[in-house]
Amino acid sequence: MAQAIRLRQASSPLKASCHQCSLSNLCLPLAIEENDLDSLEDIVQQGRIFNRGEHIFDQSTPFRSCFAVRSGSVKTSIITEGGEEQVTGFFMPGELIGLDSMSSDSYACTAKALERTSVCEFPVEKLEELTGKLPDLQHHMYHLMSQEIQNSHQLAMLLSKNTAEERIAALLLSLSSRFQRRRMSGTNFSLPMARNDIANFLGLAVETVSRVFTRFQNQGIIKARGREVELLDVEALQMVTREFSRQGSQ
Amino acid sequence: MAQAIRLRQASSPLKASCHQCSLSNLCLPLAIEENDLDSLEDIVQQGRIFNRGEHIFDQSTPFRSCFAVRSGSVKTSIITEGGEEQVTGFFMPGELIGLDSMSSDSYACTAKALERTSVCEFPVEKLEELTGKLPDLQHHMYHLMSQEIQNSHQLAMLLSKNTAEERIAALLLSLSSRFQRRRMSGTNFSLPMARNDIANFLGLAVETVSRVFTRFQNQGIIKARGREVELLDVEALQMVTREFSRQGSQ
DNA sequence: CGCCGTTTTGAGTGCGCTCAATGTTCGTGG
DNA sequence: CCACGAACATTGAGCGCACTCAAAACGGCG
Repeated sequence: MAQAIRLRQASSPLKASCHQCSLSNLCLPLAIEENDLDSLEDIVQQGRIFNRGEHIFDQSTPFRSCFAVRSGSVKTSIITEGGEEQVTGFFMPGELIGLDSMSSDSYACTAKALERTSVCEFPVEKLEELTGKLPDLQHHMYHLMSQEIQNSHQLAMLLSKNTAEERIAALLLSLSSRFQRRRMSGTNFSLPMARNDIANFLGLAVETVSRVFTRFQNQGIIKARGREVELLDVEALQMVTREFSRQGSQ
Repeated sequence: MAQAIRLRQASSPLKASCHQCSLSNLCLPLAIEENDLDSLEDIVQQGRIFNRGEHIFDQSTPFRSCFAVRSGSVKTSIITEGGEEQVTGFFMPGELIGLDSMSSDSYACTAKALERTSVCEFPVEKLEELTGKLPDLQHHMYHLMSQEIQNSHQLAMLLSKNTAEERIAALLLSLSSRFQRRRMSGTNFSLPMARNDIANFLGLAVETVSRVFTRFQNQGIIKARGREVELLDVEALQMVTREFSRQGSQ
């Protein structure tokens, strides 16, 4: 069924729309010459839709494609032998999923839509073939993968050295800047993920996340009701994230 | 001075030695056809030596090259604004350093030799050029970077969910398998890094690392005197790392 | 309305941190 | 060759942050 949809869209006028995509300054087209965009569009399968909770791909199934988020949001997680889940990332529109799977024949994690989500699919074989021909695209892939390593190192750092408040402040600021990049409000947004996912991602208990949210609220730093969040004092949040480094340097 | 050495070696018989390198099954040559090895050797600068404590590159200096460890070992770390250090990885012979810097113009971390260390240097411009021509090499680069992302995710997982004992057991087993890969003893080796580095890497206090080492020793799982380590009961160590998942699944 | 999943709030405990002191290893110079 | 100091490692005592366990409040949906 998904195939049928894909085929129909591949031959529809929708196909060649990286040109008009509002995310082309974040996504793969970023580094590409105008006239090379067509070759990228030839390999991409656009506009696949997933409902909340649906899996875009599953850990340990054959690795075929990377996916760029067009709208909505995605959570990636690893399931351990013991059945425990570890959330490895949240992906917003313009961001590329699946880079951690390029070292094996099967997906290294599971990607699940947090809300109604549209993605573009890049079959990895064709993508590799294309990056071999377009040095700028290859460079961009290296760039993205390297960025992913850095992000993960940042996360490891957050997890190993920072308090619950610092971790949550950092996440809120990260989300804020990612919303802003899309020309959306950086101070007033709706969290796509549940408290549980935040807790898992940040290595905390759900209860701790909840407590920190209310603490921030009592301090007048944020206003939160459910998933609706308003950052009232961004500077204060930044202070929180740097609190640790301050103590360390004194 | 380093340049002079490099130049001399580049024109010496030492130059073309990826062929004979005992690590070629771990390093970049891995995925390359025999006759393509020459092009790789054309760009690599082999045999640069660093003494214990010397920096191979420094965070925030211009990013020029990736480095493969030939012998010895390397520690990479990030220095935060506050001056705090976060160890992001340990690199053993055959492993590639600098992949996390390919998204920017400057190194994302500092690489320091933990002992007398020899590295091969791959200027990134030439490397990118070459991977554009050799699909297998490009694939291998994707593979390595993806692996690096996965490693970092593993680390994040360890840091967010596991106890001190589990983290240290995991590190010991990781080192063990990496020694074994080089046909060295997997049960009897010498730690290249100080307790301090282990603690920092694993998000623990030095004292905790020390305590866990003695605890393991009292349990007869390992024998440790200073940096000399002997794994007496590998299965027990594996049990420790899985302990968490077990509880989770029950 | 009543149910279920999610979020919040409360009470008590424990792991790993901090602070402090002692022990060990190693390089350096007397 | 040994004495000395600096860096590294170990051990102990006490404390605090975040976890666990438990229960109540909220919100969405049939």
